[in-house]
Amino acid sequence: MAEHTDDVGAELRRAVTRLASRFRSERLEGEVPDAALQVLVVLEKRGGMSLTELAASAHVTLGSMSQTVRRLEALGHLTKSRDDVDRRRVVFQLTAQGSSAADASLRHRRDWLNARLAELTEDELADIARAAPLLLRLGDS
Amino acid sequence: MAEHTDDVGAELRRAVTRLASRFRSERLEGEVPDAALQVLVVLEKRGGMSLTELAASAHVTLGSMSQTVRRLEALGHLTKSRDDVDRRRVVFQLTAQGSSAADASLRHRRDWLNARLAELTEDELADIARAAPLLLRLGDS
DNA sequence: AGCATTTACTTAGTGTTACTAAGCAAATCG
DNA sequence: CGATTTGCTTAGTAACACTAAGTAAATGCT
Repeated sequence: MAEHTDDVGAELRRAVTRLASRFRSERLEGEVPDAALQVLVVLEKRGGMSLTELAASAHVTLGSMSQTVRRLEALGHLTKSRDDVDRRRVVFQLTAQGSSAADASLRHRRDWLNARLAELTEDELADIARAAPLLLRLGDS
Repeated sequence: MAEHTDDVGAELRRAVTRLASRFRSERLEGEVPDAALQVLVVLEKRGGMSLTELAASAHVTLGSMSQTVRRLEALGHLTKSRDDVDRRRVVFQLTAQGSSAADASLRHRRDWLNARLAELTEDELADIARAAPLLLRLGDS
């Protein structure tokens, strides 16, 4: 069993690292990078969010997230405002431009991945469908 | 089916991105980063390699790999020499220090991942074992 | 009310890594 | 022999992650 877990673990690490890198290399000219896109996506889903909330959702430090949103703001993809109730707090919100940039990027990424997944058999696809939530659990551990 | 692939794709992307980031955050003080470690690992497995070979195996440009190996050389983890047959070619080889650094790092990473995997059920582990090679295939597509 | 402490955020420095462009050296080809 | 190709290096750039240091605002305690 320990031997078996070893092999699975090594292969899993290799596969995940490689696939994550592959996702990144599919980025088109003009598209925002992954971390920035994830910010846009989560803002689209949840509306206005504070820096602390964004950093927590991305599992990065406040400093890192501050830099990311600064770049997105400079691109006009989001706005930043002070919370009226607690002036320490800033609230970031998606702009229309940011929303459409995110949608375009997501569509392109989805199409690429779906085309890859469509090359798999039904059984293979089912294997991946079963494994994905498990991988996410590992990632959140 | 298209709807189903969509959901699987989105979840897969999220899981892979998150898990890859999680792997990175498990790096200990003094350990080389992922890309550098992969160079050490592949040199350990295959002996001396040229810059072009290393870059190809990592799916990055020559420029990127040149920088990575430069840092590793500075750390004393590998040596660089000119090929006697073709003076354009450089050959990189692992040092004893690099080998032991890689082994220590791999052991730590393996232990962490194995501990995570050990928390899964037999069925879950089997699902991941079946999915890993598929993910690798996607990553190499 | 005033001060100490905590919370929320910003910024600069640093390291890593990926890409590109420009350039040098060596080998090959016609 | 010169043109072309191959192998590599380096600098510039962007992104992003961490840390440390600092400011501002809110909270809690006396």
